[in-house]
Amino acid sequence: MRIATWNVNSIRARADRVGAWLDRSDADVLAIQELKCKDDQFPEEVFTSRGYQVAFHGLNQWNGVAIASRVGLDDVTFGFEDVPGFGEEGDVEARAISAVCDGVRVYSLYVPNGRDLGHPHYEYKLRWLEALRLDAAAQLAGDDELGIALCGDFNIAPHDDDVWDMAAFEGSTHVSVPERAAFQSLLDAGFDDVVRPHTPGPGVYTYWDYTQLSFPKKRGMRIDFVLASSALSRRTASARIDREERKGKGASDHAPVIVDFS
DNA sequence: ATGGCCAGAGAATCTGGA
Repeated sequence: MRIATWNVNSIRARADRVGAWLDRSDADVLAIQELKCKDDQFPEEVFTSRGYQVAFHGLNQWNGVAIASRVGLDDVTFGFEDVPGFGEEGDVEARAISAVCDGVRVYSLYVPNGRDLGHPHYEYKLRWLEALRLDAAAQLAGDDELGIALCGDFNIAPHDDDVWDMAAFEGSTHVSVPERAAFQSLLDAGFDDVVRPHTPGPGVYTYWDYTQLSFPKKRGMRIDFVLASSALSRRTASARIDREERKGKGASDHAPVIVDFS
């Protein structure tokens, strides 16, 4: 089974590229982040016309997550247990969706950005990650042989090799000790980064800023991951980052990440 | 080829991204 994750940065602006990518990637399951549209604006036909079922969750022009699958899409769940909200109303945002695809519970996750160290959004990010860890750990506590794939844009560069220059990130989010500790806590709960062993660094990234010629200058970040539970991790056959998809006019600023499971 | 931001809302810039 081929599972991919991709922050598309607007599903409507990227509809043609996403369709073309599905055609050539041969992905069975695609976890999508940053839809940037409401449910009634979601272009379902991009997926249904190609034989995929699709579940999506979008509330406004921000965030939004979806899962497309051609190997079953069962028990669709929006959010997760005790997912925190943000803002004056504490509204829960559209940052998580999951479904069972061919026996694997696949999550599509768009972790809050954090904005700046000390910003309320940063505390929100850490709370959100802790709630995700508790949800995932609780599932594995019931059955540690469950196949779970936590896919998405984690907005964390876990290691110094995951950014082009640590000096450029002095005092920034994405590389702070608490964020990296939150990411490590997810791994400690029973998950493996199944992509890194197949895409060793340094200089291997999943995101390049639109500004400052970041992509041609190879100034990127590795912030998109597939974290697999132990039972699923053991089935990893190969993984890759589709850097080609970042090229050309109309590309997302993130590249798709693909994993093949036996 | 891989090139000095992009998308959405809404109607001039502003929010958010990272």
